[in-house]
Formats: sequence, C-alpha cells, structure tokens
Amino acid sequence: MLDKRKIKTRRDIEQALLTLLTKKSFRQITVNDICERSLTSRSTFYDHYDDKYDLLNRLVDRYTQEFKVLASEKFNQVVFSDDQRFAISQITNPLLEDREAINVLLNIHEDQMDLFRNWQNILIGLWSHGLDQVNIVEDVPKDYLIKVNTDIVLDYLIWSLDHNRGNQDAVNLVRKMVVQTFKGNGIN
Amino acid sequence: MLDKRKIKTRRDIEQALLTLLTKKSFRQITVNDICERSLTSRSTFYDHYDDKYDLLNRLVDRYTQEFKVLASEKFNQVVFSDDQRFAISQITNPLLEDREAINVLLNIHEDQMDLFRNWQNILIGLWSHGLDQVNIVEDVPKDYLIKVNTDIVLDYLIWSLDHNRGNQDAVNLVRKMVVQTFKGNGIN
DNA sequence: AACATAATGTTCGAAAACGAACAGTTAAAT
DNA sequence: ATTTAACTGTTCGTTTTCGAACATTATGTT
Repeated sequence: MLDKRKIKTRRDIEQALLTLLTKKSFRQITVNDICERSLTSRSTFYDHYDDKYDLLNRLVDRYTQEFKVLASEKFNQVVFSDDQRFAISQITNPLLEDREAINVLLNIHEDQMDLFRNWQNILIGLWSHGLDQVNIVEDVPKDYLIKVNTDIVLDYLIWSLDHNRGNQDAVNLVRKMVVQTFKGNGIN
Repeated sequence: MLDKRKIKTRRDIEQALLTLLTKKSFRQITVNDICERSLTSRSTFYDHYDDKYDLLNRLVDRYTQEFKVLASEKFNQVVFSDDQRFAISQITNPLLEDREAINVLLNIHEDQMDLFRNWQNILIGLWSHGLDQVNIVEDVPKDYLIKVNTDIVLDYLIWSLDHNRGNQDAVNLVRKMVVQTFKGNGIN
C-alpha cells in the first residue's frame, strides 16, 4: 500500500460514495455512479472492491474500529473521573477529524453495515462491563441502565459530530445524569 | 485529454499548488512540495508541466482567458444598460464558481504571471474602447477616466469574490460613479 | 572557498489504471 | 410476455503513473 495510485484511487472512490450518499440512498447508487464521480474506470473499481457493499463495509469497519479503540481506551477516564481533562471530548475530538464521512455513515442503516448500531453495541459492551465495577442504584434493571447510559453518551457524540464542536454544559449534564445510575451517586 | 488519469493528475497537482500558495510564497514552494501534497510522483509532474512556473502560468492563463471572454461579452450591457438583469453580477456570478482558485491567484504577483494585472489590463482595454463610444466629461484626461473606471469595477469584482456574494447597493454605487465620467451624466 | 544539503530535471522498467468489449442479470416499459 | 435499457462483474491489450536512480544545478553554512 505504498503506491500513491492506490491511495488516490481509494480516496476518490470513497469520497464519491460518501458524496453520493448525501444525494440518494445506498440502494439507488450504482457502481457506475461511483466510477463516474470518482473519475475511475469500472475495471479499477473491481480491482479494489468486490462490489459496492464491500466498499461500504470497509468504510463502516474503519470507523467502527476507530471508535472501538478510542472508546475502549478512554471509557474509564471519561466515565469515572471528575477531571475535566478526561472529559468525553477525548473521544469526540479525534472523531471530528473525519466528521463528514462519519456523519454520513451514521445515517446509513444497511443490513450488517450500520455504523450507528456498531457504536451502540460497543458502548453497550463497555457500559455492561463498566457497571460491574461500581454499585448501581437498586431496583432498576441493569440492562436498562446499560442502555440508557449508552444512549446518553451516544446522543452527545452525535450532537457533537453534527455541530462540529463540543458543549461543556452538555458534557456536565451527561456526567450528572450518568452519576444518577450509581448507588449513592458517589464515584468509586 | 479523454483519459481520466490525466484529468485527475492535473486536478490534484493544481489543487496542491493552490493550497500551498495559501501557506507559503510561490518562490518557497518546490516541485517536491507539490508532488508530495498531490500524491503524484515527480516524473509524472514533469510529464505534464515543464516546471512549477509552467504550472502557475497555465492556471493564470485559464482564469485570464475566462475573464477576458466574460468581460468582453458583458461589458456593454453592464456599463451602458440600466436594466438590472444586465448588472455586473453577470460577470461575477460565473467567476464565483472558481472562487477559491481565483482568490488565491489574484494575490500572486510573479513576473509575467499576474492574474490581477491581466484582469486590470483587460478592463483597461475595454474601457478604452468603451469610452470612445460615449461623450466623456471635458477637461478630465481620458487615460485617467479609463483607469478610474477600471479600478471601480475591479474593486467590486475583488470584493465580491472575497465575500463570495454580490451586493446590490455596491452595484448601484458603481453605476452612479461610472456615470459621472460621462458627459451630462446621461447614457446614450 | 569549501562543503553539505536540497532542488531540479531526466531516464527506464514495473505496476496500476485505463477503455472497450463481453456475457449474464435485473428491472421497467410496452 | 417480450422487449429495451441499465447494471453487474470480468477480461485483456494499451496508456499512464510510479519509484528509484542519476547527473546537474542552486542554496546556504561554516
């Protein structure tokens, strides 16, 4: 993967798909559309990808993986530390780098290629494990706590990506809401 | 020029130069810089251009030519018609298409590759011929009238490109000022 | 002035992307 | 039900781009 031609071809094809996805649905988009917009030939497209599903898959996988690494690394700090420096922006800021691509993909829900659902599942896993390490409020079903905390965080991520910035008040609110799910509202 | 590779290569190289010009001076920019940023190899660069001067030259030429055609076609309408539909936006609007490139190039003043000066000379030529077709105010040197009308128009073009929009009040003012250079302030 | 370092411009075999053609499939339109 | 048109995926000979190497010419430092 050192050859500049391969890098450029993939870049152009990916960008073409992302742009087309803002105009029509994935189903409506043809390989011809992608080739036309990316100025690549059909044969070159198939040199790189099996089909348009493969292409979308790789994009979704990339940002799923990036999120998985980021979220896993920062989860404990973000959730269990009061230190401002470890706020959720540790996760959002790097993602803003690829904001345009991510924003498009988060709204694509093709069977087995759903970035939003992947992120959700990752957060569910992290919260599932995270809530084991802390006392949680009694009488509330744990699976509900996992789900609601996941969505509280996810909604902030989406908002942040959508507006291309953070919001400290929202961050504070996230923290306050999450803490409500901990027994005695104390951390540790 | 049907091959997509050529189109893409030139597109990428041109875009690289334009981006680099927002960061450093043309003199400081090396062919290596351009190749690095455009993801093209040095040998490919020299397949397309003699050197970086040739590259800049072609860009300047392109937008000089575009302006020449536009301005020549629309000059009489813009200057001598009261009809709003023939206002100066007839010239500015098409140029806004390539706003980013043009804005960069208008600020590059390399010997013999100066888009700003080219535009100025084109307008001087048009005004020079245009003022022959109308009575001008007495006692004011004609070459001064040519120059001042040129700059009044040019300043609006620059402003419009810089702000990426038109301004009807400014357009009206341009018209009022220009008419002052006509004898009796009447048109025709 | 001597030196190292960087930029220029050229060459050439290897790799990638190209266009065009093809058969097979899908989907509308008649 | 049949035709038409579009899309898919593949093949192959041609063209372009690539990387690496090279000699040459600035550029600038001690």
